[in-house]
Amino acid sequence: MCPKIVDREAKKLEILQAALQVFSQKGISNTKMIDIARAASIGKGTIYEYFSSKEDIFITGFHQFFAGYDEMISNAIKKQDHPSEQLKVLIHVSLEAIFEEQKDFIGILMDFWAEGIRSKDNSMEDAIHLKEMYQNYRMMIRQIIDRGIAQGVFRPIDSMAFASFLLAAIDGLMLQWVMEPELFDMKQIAESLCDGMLNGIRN
Amino acid sequence: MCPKIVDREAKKLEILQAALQVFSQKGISNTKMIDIARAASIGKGTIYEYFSSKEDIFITGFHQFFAGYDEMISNAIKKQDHPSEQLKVLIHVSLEAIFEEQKDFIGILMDFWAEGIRSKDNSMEDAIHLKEMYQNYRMMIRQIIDRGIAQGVFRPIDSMAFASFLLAAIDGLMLQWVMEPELFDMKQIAESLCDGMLNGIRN
DNA sequence: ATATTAATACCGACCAGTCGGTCATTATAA
DNA sequence: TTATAATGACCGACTGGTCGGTATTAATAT
Repeated sequence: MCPKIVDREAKKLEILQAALQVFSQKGISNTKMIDIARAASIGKGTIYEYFSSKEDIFITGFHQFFAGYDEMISNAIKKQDHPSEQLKVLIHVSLEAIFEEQKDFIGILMDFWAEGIRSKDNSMEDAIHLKEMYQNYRMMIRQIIDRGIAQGVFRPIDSMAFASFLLAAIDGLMLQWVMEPELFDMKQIAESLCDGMLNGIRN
Repeated sequence: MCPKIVDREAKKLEILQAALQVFSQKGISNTKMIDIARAASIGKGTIYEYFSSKEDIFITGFHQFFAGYDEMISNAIKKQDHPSEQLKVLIHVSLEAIFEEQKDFIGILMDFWAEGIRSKDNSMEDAIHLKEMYQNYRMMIRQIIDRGIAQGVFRPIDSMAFASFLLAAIDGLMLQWVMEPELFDMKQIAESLCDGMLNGIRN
């Protein structure tokens, strides 16, 4: 029988979610295995039935986190046709999805960034490709822009630089928002960002 | 005689620099006291003659790091008179000073951010005020903008939101640059950011 | 000058606590 | 009964911080 496979995967996911939860609160290197176990309401040893090590949890979590993000964004974009609209949903989804669904998890982003940046001189180099991920994001944006330029809706700007700026703004805004959630409303700020960015490049 | 005080301070600074160096390479919680000692070419015990704990080093380093940054920026701004120019130097100094002088230390920024964000539920709450620091940065930018608006050189925009965007862009660009330094030239990208931002608000 | 004393800087072996990971045992399911 | 899953006591490697002792420099006395 194979309900087991389902169960195993489900439980693995459960542990992962618990781990991400704890990671976000305490930081990854301040998180102890026992913390994860308790958060998942299981024994410490059980974790090792599903993950080979703490690093394994970290890397799996890392990928799950960004894969979900990726999918959410590219799905949202696919639903749109007009480059302007695509840019809009990209901004809105980036800022609001995290805001709404996973606000607890943003704390981890920082660790992921920190680890990802440092993984150059690190054993995790092969498992983490933050650089490549950002290249993908930039490419995604770039393609939207280039299509817009080709269609004549955008001015012929440097699409690569624009992509960097947009990505930078999104990351930076998330950062500020985590520090001070009451500072601005995510929906509003996303709207402003859309306006500003689109105004700057519209033909 | 009192050369001692000078020496002590100098040595404390030396240790601090060594610590920051190691922090940036390995991350703060992966840094061992012995690493710092070796980097400073002293015995481990000696560190405790100058700092009370690892956390003490971290907090002192944190403040030194940002105090230097603050001073550099506000000095550069004071030298300018025109709001447009002030904004320009703010952007250039923010992006390039770190780029030129302390590129090794950017890795720490991530830890500082991570710790700062998490210090809410943390014993370091009293020692780290990342939120307040960002409020100050925003205020600094805001005052430039408001003066520009009053003088009629800028359109009457929402100066607070603009400050958030600018800060976000700067942080985000640094982030991307750390991941992939060859992606863009800091001087150029700073210039582009200036153009874009100023074009967006010039009257 | 030189000896003596005092004060300070420096050191690394050591200690006590911690934590990732293991494994013998127990509970559960088939 | 047997196979599988779950568990937490246990282990050993590791590390922040301590402490007794040594080296170095300064102050004082002779």
